[in-house]
Amino acid sequence: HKEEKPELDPNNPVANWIHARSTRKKRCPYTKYQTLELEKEFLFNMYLTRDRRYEVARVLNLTERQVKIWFQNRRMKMKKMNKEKSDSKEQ
Amino acid sequence: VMILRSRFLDARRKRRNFSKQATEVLNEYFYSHLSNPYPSEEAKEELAKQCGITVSQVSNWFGNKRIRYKKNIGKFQEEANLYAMKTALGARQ
DNA sequence: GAGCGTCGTAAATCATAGTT
DNA sequence: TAACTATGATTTACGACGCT
Repeated sequence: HKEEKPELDPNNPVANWIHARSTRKKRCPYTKYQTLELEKEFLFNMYLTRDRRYEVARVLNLTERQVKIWFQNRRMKMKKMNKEKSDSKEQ
Repeated sequence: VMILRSRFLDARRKRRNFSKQATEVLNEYFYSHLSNPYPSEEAKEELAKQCGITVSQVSNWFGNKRIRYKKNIGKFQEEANLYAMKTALGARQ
């Protein structure tokens, strides 16, 4: 038996939707504790100082990069929530 | 206790499936732009209006559709043919 | 010019609606 | 009505690009 999977090529549109990095880290859901602590920190201030980032990362056993990105995503989430709130208010 | 509470507050997720007509409109766009199914912000707004849903919901729908289509093209073949035919017939008149 | 910002997205996962 | 599946929403992780 040979291959069967690929099915790519000529008329496979998916091939053109570039994106997708092979070196990307697999998504790893954070624990309840980690999320709760991150939320508390976010409540304290939406933007991290370098020192706070280091501390939060150390305490929660995450990398500084993960903490940085979590805050970026959290700010986007807040923005989206605010938008929904104002959109529903008008009409 | 905290854990149960946070789970409880997760009552945000109240979902309803989109109407048949809305799904129809979204699928028509998706399959007629199969080589680049990434609607612009303006296109999303137009689709949202036609479907009676929000722009965010349109984005979610396309995100889900792209990944699920890519993950199993075979499963969507029939649907793809259906919309391709529909588009072809529509273009004739 | 290293570094953090937003924006749009992929992919995995979650929660539940819908089906068998 | 208990599984099981489909589907809409949310959560991690980046690339692209901006600003300072």
